[in-house]
Amino acid sequence: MTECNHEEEHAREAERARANMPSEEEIAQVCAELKAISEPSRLKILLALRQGELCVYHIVQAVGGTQSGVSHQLRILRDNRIIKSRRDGQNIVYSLADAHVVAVLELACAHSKCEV
Amino acid sequence: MTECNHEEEHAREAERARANMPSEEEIAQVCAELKAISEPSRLKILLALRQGELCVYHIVQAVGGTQSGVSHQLRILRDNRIIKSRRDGQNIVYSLADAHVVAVLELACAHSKCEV
DNA sequence: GTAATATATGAACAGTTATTCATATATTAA
DNA sequence: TTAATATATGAATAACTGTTCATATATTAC
Repeated sequence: MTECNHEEEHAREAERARANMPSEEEIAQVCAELKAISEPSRLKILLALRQGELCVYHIVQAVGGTQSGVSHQLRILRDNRIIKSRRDGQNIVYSLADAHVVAVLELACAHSKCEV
Repeated sequence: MTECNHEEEHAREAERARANMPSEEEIAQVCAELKAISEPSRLKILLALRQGELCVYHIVQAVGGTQSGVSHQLRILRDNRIIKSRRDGQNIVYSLADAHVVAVLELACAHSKCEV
Protein backbone atom coordinates (compact mmCIF):
# COMPACT_ATOMS: atom_id res chain seq x y z
CA MET A 1 0.00 0.00 0.00
CA THR A 2 1.57 3.27 -1.08
CA GLU A 3 0.07 6.18 -2.95
CA CYS A 4 -3.13 5.63 -4.88
CA ASN A 5 -3.93 7.18 -8.24
CA HIS A 6 -6.92 9.22 -7.16
CA GLU A 7 -7.36 12.91 -7.65
CA GLU A 8 -6.15 15.45 -5.15
CA GLU A 9 -9.77 16.02 -4.26
CA HIS A 10 -10.11 12.59 -2.72
CA ALA A 11 -6.98 13.03 -0.67
CA ARG A 12 -8.44 16.24 0.68
CA GLU A 13 -11.70 14.47 1.54
CA ALA A 14 -9.78 11.82 3.43
CA GLU A 15 -7.88 14.50 5.29
CA ARG A 16 -11.12 16.27 6.14
CA ALA A 17 -12.70 13.03 7.34
CA ARG A 18 -9.67 12.46 9.54
CA ALA A 19 -9.83 15.97 10.94
CA ASN A 20 -13.56 15.72 11.65
CA MET A 21 -13.31 12.29 13.26
CA PRO A 22 -14.84 12.37 16.75
CA SER A 23 -12.74 11.37 19.74
CA GLU A 24 -12.23 7.74 20.71
CA GLU A 25 -14.47 8.35 23.72
CA GLU A 26 -17.37 9.65 21.65
CA ILE A 27 -17.00 6.80 19.18
CA ALA A 28 -16.93 4.25 21.98
CA GLN A 29 -20.02 5.78 23.55
CA VAL A 30 -22.07 5.59 20.36
CA CYS A 31 -20.85 2.06 19.69
CA ALA A 32 -21.71 0.85 23.17
CA GLU A 33 -25.29 2.04 22.79
CA LEU A 34 -25.70 0.56 19.34
CA LYS A 35 -24.12 -2.68 20.44
CA ALA A 36 -26.57 -2.91 23.32
CA ILE A 37 -29.36 -3.02 20.75
CA SER A 38 -27.59 -5.38 18.35
CA GLU A 39 -28.22 -8.67 20.04
CA PRO A 40 -31.19 -10.97 19.44
CA SER A 41 -32.19 -11.49 23.07
CA ARG A 42 -31.96 -7.77 23.77
CA LEU A 43 -33.64 -6.70 20.54
CA LYS A 44 -36.59 -8.93 21.42
CA ILE A 45 -36.92 -7.17 24.76
CA LEU A 46 -36.98 -3.79 23.03
CA LEU A 47 -39.57 -4.93 20.53
CA ALA A 48 -41.74 -6.20 23.37
CA LEU A 49 -41.42 -2.86 25.16
CA ARG A 50 -42.61 -0.93 22.12
CA GLN A 51 -46.15 -1.81 23.17
CA GLY A 52 -45.64 -0.20 26.57
CA GLU A 53 -44.01 -0.83 29.92
CA LEU A 54 -43.71 -4.36 31.27
CA CYS A 55 -42.42 -5.99 34.44
CA VAL A 56 -39.73 -8.63 34.30
CA TYR A 57 -42.18 -11.48 34.62
CA HIS A 58 -44.09 -10.33 31.57
CA ILE A 59 -40.93 -9.60 29.61
CA VAL A 60 -39.85 -13.17 30.19
CA GLN A 61 -43.28 -14.30 28.99
CA ALA A 62 -43.00 -12.15 25.87
CA VAL A 63 -39.46 -13.03 24.81
CA GLY A 64 -38.84 -16.48 26.30
CA GLY A 65 -35.66 -17.61 28.00
CA THR A 66 -34.80 -17.68 31.68
CA GLN A 67 -35.46 -15.05 34.33
CA SER A 68 -31.76 -14.76 35.06
CA GLY A 69 -30.82 -14.35 31.44
CA VAL A 70 -33.43 -11.68 30.84
CA SER A 71 -32.33 -9.85 33.96
CA HIS A 72 -28.73 -9.75 32.75
CA GLN A 73 -29.83 -8.33 29.40
CA LEU A 74 -32.06 -5.76 31.08
CA ARG A 75 -29.08 -4.56 33.04
CA ILE A 76 -27.03 -4.02 29.91
CA LEU A 77 -29.88 -2.14 28.25
CA ARG A 78 -30.38 -0.01 31.33
CA ASP A 79 -26.68 0.73 31.80
CA ASN A 80 -26.67 2.07 28.26
CA ARG A 81 -29.80 4.12 28.86
CA ILE A 82 -31.75 2.26 26.19
CA ILE A 83 -34.46 1.44 28.72
CA LYS A 84 -35.40 2.83 32.10
CA SER A 85 -36.96 1.19 35.14
CA ARG A 86 -39.13 2.04 38.11
CA ARG A 87 -40.23 0.01 41.04
CA ASP A 88 -43.93 -0.79 41.39
CA GLY A 89 -44.39 -2.66 44.63
CA GLN A 90 -42.80 -6.05 44.29
CA ASN A 91 -42.10 -5.55 40.61
CA ILE A 92 -39.63 -3.58 38.54
CA VAL A 93 -41.30 -2.10 35.49
CA TYR A 94 -39.22 -1.40 32.38
CA SER A 95 -39.87 0.88 29.42
CA LEU A 96 -37.98 2.35 26.47
CA ALA A 97 -35.81 5.30 27.48
CA ASP A 98 -36.72 7.72 24.72
CA ALA A 99 -37.99 8.20 21.19
CA HIS A 100 -34.54 7.80 19.64
CA VAL A 101 -34.59 4.14 20.51
CA VAL A 102 -37.89 3.58 18.74
CA ALA A 103 -36.68 5.53 15.72
CA VAL A 104 -33.48 3.52 15.40
CA LEU A 105 -35.47 0.30 15.58
CA GLU A 106 -37.83 1.49 12.87
CA LEU A 107 -34.94 2.49 10.61
CA ALA A 108 -33.04 -0.73 11.16
CA CYS A 109 -36.14 -2.72 10.33
CA ALA A 110 -36.79 -0.60 7.27
CA HIS A 111 -33.25 -1.26 6.12
CA SER A 112 -33.77 -4.99 6.60
CA LYS A 113 -37.09 -4.66 4.78
CA CYS A 114 -38.74 -6.64 7.54
CA GLU A 115 -42.08 -5.92 9.18
CA VAL A 116 -41.20 -5.53 12.82
CA MET B 1 -40.64 -16.59 39.39
CA THR B 2 -44.33 -17.38 39.28
CA GLU B 3 -47.30 -15.13 38.75
CA CYS B 4 -46.84 -11.38 39.17
CA ASN B 5 -49.41 -9.08 40.70
CA HIS B 6 -50.03 -6.89 37.70
CA GLU B 7 -53.35 -6.19 36.11
CA GLU B 8 -54.84 -8.38 33.42
CA GLU B 9 -54.06 -5.62 30.96
CA HIS B 10 -50.33 -6.11 31.31
CA ALA B 11 -50.62 -9.84 30.82
CA ARG B 12 -52.50 -9.18 27.60
CA GLU B 13 -49.80 -6.75 26.46
CA ALA B 14 -47.16 -9.40 27.09
CA GLU B 15 -49.19 -11.91 25.13
CA ARG B 16 -49.60 -9.45 22.29
CA ALA B 17 -45.86 -8.70 22.28
CA ARG B 18 -45.18 -12.41 22.12
CA ALA B 19 -47.64 -12.89 19.27
CA ASN B 20 -46.21 -9.96 17.31
CA MET B 21 -42.59 -10.99 17.82
CA PRO B 22 -40.82 -11.32 14.45
CA SER B 23 -39.22 -14.61 13.51
CA GLU B 24 -35.77 -15.57 14.72
CA GLU B 25 -34.51 -15.03 11.17
CA GLU B 26 -35.82 -11.47 10.96
CA ILE B 27 -34.45 -10.66 14.40
CA ALA B 28 -31.06 -12.09 13.47
CA GLN B 29 -31.03 -10.10 10.24
CA VAL B 30 -31.70 -6.77 11.94
CA CYS B 31 -29.18 -7.57 14.67
CA ALA B 32 -26.46 -8.47 12.20
CA GLU B 33 -26.83 -5.13 10.44
CA LEU B 34 -26.90 -3.14 13.66
CA LYS B 35 -23.95 -5.08 14.99
CA ALA B 36 -21.97 -4.29 11.86
CA ILE B 37 -22.29 -0.62 12.75
CA SER B 38 -21.63 -1.05 16.48
CA GLU B 39 -17.89 -1.34 16.43
CA PRO B 40 -15.40 1.52 16.77
CA SER B 41 -13.22 0.66 13.80
CA ARG B 42 -16.25 0.15 11.56
CA LEU B 43 -18.12 3.19 12.84
CA LYS B 44 -15.08 5.32 12.00
CA ILE B 45 -15.18 4.01 8.44
CA LEU B 46 -18.84 4.93 8.15
CA LEU B 47 -18.25 8.41 9.53
CA ALA B 48 -15.44 8.92 7.03
CA LEU B 49 -17.70 7.82 4.18
CA ARG B 50 -20.37 10.35 5.12
CA GLN B 51 -18.31 12.91 3.23
CA GLY B 52 -18.43 10.88 0.05
CA GLU B 53 -16.92 7.82 -1.55
CA LEU B 54 -13.33 6.85 -0.78
CA CYS B 55 -10.91 4.15 -1.91
CA VAL B 56 -9.28 1.83 0.61
CA TYR B 57 -6.05 3.77 0.69
CA HIS B 58 -7.85 6.95 1.68
CA ILE B 59 -10.07 5.15 4.17
CA VAL B 60 -6.96 3.87 5.89
CA GLN B 61 -5.64 7.43 5.93
CA ALA B 62 -8.87 8.73 7.41
CA VAL B 63 -9.40 6.14 10.14
CA GLY B 64 -5.90 4.85 10.88
CA GLY B 65 -4.96 1.22 11.42
CA THR B 66 -3.59 -1.32 8.99
CA GLN B 67 -4.68 -2.00 5.43
CA SER B 68 -5.51 -5.58 6.28
CA GLY B 69 -7.58 -4.64 9.28
CA VAL B 70 -9.55 -2.03 7.37
CA SER B 71 -10.14 -4.49 4.55
CA HIS B 72 -11.58 -7.04 6.95
CA GLN B 73 -13.96 -4.45 8.40
CA LEU B 74 -14.97 -3.28 4.93
CA ARG B 75 -15.95 -6.82 4.10
CA ILE B 76 -18.20 -7.09 7.14
CA LEU B 77 -19.84 -3.78 6.32
CA ARG B 78 -20.32 -4.79 2.71
CA ASP B 79 -21.67 -8.25 3.54
CA ASN B 80 -24.30 -6.54 5.64
CA ARG B 81 -25.10 -4.05 2.89
CA ILE B 82 -24.10 -1.08 5.02
CA ILE B 83 -21.69 0.05 2.33
CA LYS B 84 -21.31 -0.75 -1.34
CA SER B 85 -18.25 -0.87 -3.56
CA ARG B 86 -17.25 -0.41 -7.18
CA ARG B 87 -13.98 -0.89 -8.94
CA ASP B 88 -12.24 2.17 -10.39
CA GLY B 89 -9.15 0.96 -12.20
CA GLN B 90 -6.71 -0.32 -9.63
CA ASN B 91 -8.83 0.89 -6.75
CA ILE B 92 -11.99 -0.25 -5.05
CA VAL B 93 -14.15 2.71 -4.11
CA TYR B 94 -16.54 2.42 -1.17
CA SER B 95 -19.61 4.45 -0.25
CA LEU B 96 -22.58 4.25 2.13
CA ALA B 97 -25.26 1.89 0.86
CA ASP B 98 -28.33 4.04 1.46
CA ALA B 99 -29.92 6.86 3.43
CA HIS B 100 -31.01 4.56 6.26
CA VAL B 101 -27.41 4.15 7.32
CA VAL B 102 -26.87 7.89 7.55
CA ALA B 103 -30.13 8.31 9.47
CA VAL B 104 -29.25 5.63 12.01
CA LEU B 105 -25.86 7.26 12.57
CA GLU B 106 -27.47 10.66 13.13
CA LEU B 107 -29.97 9.20 15.59
CA ALA B 108 -27.37 7.21 17.49
CA CYS B 109 -25.22 10.31 17.80
CA ALA B 110 -28.21 12.37 18.90
CA HIS B 111 -28.94 9.81 21.59
CA SER B 112 -25.36 9.99 22.78
CA LYS B 113 -25.60 13.78 22.67
CA CYS B 114 -22.31 13.88 20.80
CA GLU B 115 -21.43 16.08 17.86
CA VAL B 116 -20.51 13.60 15.17
C1' DG C 1 5.68 -11.90 -20.35
C1' DT C 2 7.55 -9.37 -15.37
C1' DA C 3 7.21 -5.81 -11.84
C1' DA C 4 4.60 -2.87 -9.05
C1' DT C 5 0.49 -1.44 -6.84
C1' DA C 6 -4.17 -2.01 -4.57
C1' DT C 7 -6.99 -4.83 -2.22
C1' DA C 8 -8.58 -9.20 -0.16
C1' DT C 9 -8.24 -13.35 2.55
C1' DG C 10 -7.01 -17.38 5.74
C1' DA C 11 -5.23 -18.76 10.06
C1' DA C 12 -4.15 -17.90 14.75
C1' DC C 13 -4.45 -15.56 18.94
C1' DA C 14 -6.40 -12.52 22.47
C1' DG C 15 -10.10 -10.28 24.26
C1' DT C 16 -15.06 -10.01 24.72
C1' DT C 17 -19.67 -11.66 25.65
C1' DA C 18 -24.12 -14.44 26.23
C1' DT C 19 -25.82 -17.98 28.89
C1' DT C 20 -26.40 -20.97 32.83
C1' DC C 21 -26.42 -22.10 37.66
C1' DA C 22 -26.53 -20.97 42.19
C1' DT C 23 -27.40 -17.55 45.32
C1' DA C 24 -28.38 -12.87 47.11
C1' DT C 25 -31.37 -8.85 47.86
C1' DA C 26 -35.74 -6.54 48.35
C1' DT C 27 -40.59 -6.24 48.92
C1' DT C 28 -45.05 -7.99 50.58
C1' DA C 29 -48.08 -10.96 53.36
C1' DA C 30 -48.99 -13.48 57.37
C1' DT D 1 -40.38 -12.34 62.65
C1' DT D 2 -40.86 -15.83 58.96
C1' DA D 3 -42.35 -17.25 54.42
C1' DA D 4 -43.07 -16.27 49.75
C1' DT D 5 -42.37 -13.70 45.65
C1' DA D 6 -39.79 -10.70 42.28
C1' DT D 7 -35.65 -9.39 40.65
C1' DA D 8 -30.58 -9.04 40.54
C1' DT D 9 -25.86 -10.67 40.61
C1' DG D 10 -21.28 -13.32 40.65
C1' DA D 11 -18.71 -16.95 38.73
C1' DA D 12 -17.77 -20.21 35.13
C1' DT D 13 -17.83 -21.65 30.61
C1' DA D 14 -18.46 -21.76 25.68
C1' DA D 15 -18.94 -19.20 21.65
C1' DC D 16 -17.85 -15.21 19.12
C1' DT D 17 -15.06 -11.43 17.24
C1' DG D 18 -11.28 -7.96 16.15
C1' DT D 19 -6.59 -7.72 15.02
C1' DT D 20 -2.24 -9.17 13.17
C1' DC D 21 0.75 -11.57 10.02
C1' DA D 22 1.63 -13.68 5.96
C1' DT D 23 0.11 -14.42 1.56
C1' DA D 24 -3.07 -14.37 -2.46
C1' DT D 25 -5.56 -12.08 -6.23
C1' DA D 26 -6.32 -8.50 -9.56
C1' DT D 27 -5.16 -4.52 -12.17
C1' DT D 28 -1.87 -1.46 -14.52
C1' DA D 29 2.67 -0.22 -16.43
C1' DC D 30 6.67 -1.65 -18.68
